[in-house]
Amino acid sequence: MAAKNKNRSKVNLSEVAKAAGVSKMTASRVLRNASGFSDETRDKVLEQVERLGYVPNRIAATFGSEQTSTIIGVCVPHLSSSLFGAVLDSTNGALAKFGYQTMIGAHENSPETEEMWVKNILSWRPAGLILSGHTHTRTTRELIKSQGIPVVEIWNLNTSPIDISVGFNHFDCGHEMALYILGQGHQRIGYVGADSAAPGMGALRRKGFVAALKSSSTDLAAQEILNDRSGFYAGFYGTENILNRVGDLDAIYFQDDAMAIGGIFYCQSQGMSVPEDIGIAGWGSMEAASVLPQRLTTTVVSTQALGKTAAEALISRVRGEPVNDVIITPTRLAPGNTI
Amino acid sequence: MAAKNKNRSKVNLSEVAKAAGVSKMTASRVLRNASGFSDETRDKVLEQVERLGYVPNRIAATFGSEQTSTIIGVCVPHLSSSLFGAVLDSTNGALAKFGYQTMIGAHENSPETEEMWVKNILSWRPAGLILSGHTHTRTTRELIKSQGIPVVEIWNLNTSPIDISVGFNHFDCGHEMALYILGQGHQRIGYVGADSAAPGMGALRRKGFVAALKSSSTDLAAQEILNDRSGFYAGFYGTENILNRVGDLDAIYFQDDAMAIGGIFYCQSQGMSVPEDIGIAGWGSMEAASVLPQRLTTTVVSTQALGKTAAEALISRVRGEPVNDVIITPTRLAPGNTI
DNA sequence: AAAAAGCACGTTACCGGTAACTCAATAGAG
DNA sequence: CTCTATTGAGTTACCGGTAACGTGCTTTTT
Repeated sequence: MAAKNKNRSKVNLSEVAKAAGVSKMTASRVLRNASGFSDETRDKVLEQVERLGYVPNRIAATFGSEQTSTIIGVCVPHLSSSLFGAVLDSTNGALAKFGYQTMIGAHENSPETEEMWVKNILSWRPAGLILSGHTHTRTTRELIKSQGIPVVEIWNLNTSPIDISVGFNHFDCGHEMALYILGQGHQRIGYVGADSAAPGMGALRRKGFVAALKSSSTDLAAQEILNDRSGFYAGFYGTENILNRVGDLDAIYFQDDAMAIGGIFYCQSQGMSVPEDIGIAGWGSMEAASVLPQRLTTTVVSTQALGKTAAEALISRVRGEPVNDVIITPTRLAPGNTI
Repeated sequence: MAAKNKNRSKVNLSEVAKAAGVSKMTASRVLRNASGFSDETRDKVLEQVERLGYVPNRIAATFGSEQTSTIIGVCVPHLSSSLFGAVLDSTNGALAKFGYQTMIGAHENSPETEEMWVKNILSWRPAGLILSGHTHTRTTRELIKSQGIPVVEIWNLNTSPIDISVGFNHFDCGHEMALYILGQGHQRIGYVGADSAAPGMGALRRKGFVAALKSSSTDLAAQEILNDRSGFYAGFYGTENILNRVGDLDAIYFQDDAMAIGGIFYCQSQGMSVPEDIGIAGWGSMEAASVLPQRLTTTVVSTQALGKTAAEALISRVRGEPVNDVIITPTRLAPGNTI
């Protein structure tokens, strides 16, 4: 019973095979459920596996035949993020269901950090990668291409992906919302965002938004893009900033729901009522919005669907099955009563 | 230029070594920065690494000498959770800094799911594991012990951990909050929680809360524990339920801040004012609380500190350095104006 | 100046599986 | 009844590193 660490269950396939009275190869076949063994043999092997407490060694298996790697690398901006947390959860769930292991990374919106992660992860000989966004360094692209490894870029719609892209059409989201806000009679419209260091995340929605305004001969009256992570507080603070600069806004489009909710609270704290004094719209269907006294006008998205679709597309590619290179995850403008 | 997948950069250490005019072993030493080579030799090797685009193979390295494994398995209830997302983020960050790779899992509060994950992850011969909670199946414990692998159990304080425990003292959090609420003059106090299928998560706070009430000759007036994931909406809905059953509560202790915020919104929707009509307290210092018009009375915790501490303790153990078996992550009751 | 120690490498032997091949026994086809 | 698949195995070679040890050569010690 001595807790001899030396004794680290070193039972391997050979010992299992010997105990079962078969060859190592036959035991291997049984455990992989490959064909070429009788029911009787299978029972003998599995009995010994159980008795000896054999724990398979996937490191050795992957080493021995690299094409059987079941490691998938997934890199997102942050692991603590309601949007990407949900992506990660559904991605990991879908991958696990197919027998793949997820190795994670957080690039914190820095392509250089992502590059370091990619270098690292490639040394694990993964079967595939999932990256977020399509802002990568040249080295990152070259590394991935030179390894000839399947990659899914998620989050943004990307019409010329490295390999596969699964994303939202952020431009259209912004475009649609602008037309909606204009249609509700607003004229002096501002934009509040964050992550200014990370032009990828909300920037396309802002672009679509501005473009739609332009097409209706309206300009963005003001914008405030914080050099900070998105969140409730960033929305609160950003709204304070923009309204102090430009007092006569009658609507604000926020980078996402978290910021929009922060904005609503700022307005309330100043005695402004929404939507009478100012209209507010977000993006992303955050759970918090469901408990607000008002229904937030936002774009409903399914980050779960995104993650699951990305995982499934990657697995199909890994298996050599046909896959669409560009997959759009649907979004829907959900009118509430904050505009 | 044909995208021959066959051509998957198969340059290995031998080729690098040959190109540099040294032996494989010398090249290996250079790349691991082990001693036993001259500056001149190092430059020659690194030059060829660069020129040939050599990508190290950690699968082979781990296979060749298992004690150099740099895989750490981390299993939490959900990847999409503001509390555990932050834990994961800080854990992963700390591990990455020391050159370890995180393999994740989500057990969804099911010990059986955790067991499946453990079986799987052990086949990757990780250097260590981080589990959340201390509700594990017998098989899980046996597997871990038989592998003699370092393990850190996080989240709950655990005085007899499998190996190392890093956690909050949830019992004391609840105990302290009860005394505080009583001290503010409340008498008819309820509790609203969720995850009823997962007795581990909030149950200890509830126990401490009830124990403190008892010691002041007060009983919990009512409780509502939803069979659902914690969140804003669960708090909203749970509050509706408990107040419909027991109308005269003058304070509610919630499992966490997300639920407390949901509760505040429910009260507002019913025209009740907080804290005049009903007092509300939460746990966990959620960011959303910072934008509420009122400061939520809650227990401030640092999930970042928890994750970082856990990662560092695990690495110390892996390296054979001395570590405390039980580490308490501090918490602090932060009075607001919702009680 | 001889012995001991240090340094910069090279050699050898694995680690634990799996692909590819071989082979004997049996079943089915003609 | 012979000849050809099929089935259920075993054999061999190899994946790409690293630990442990061996070997000259140079430096230091006494």
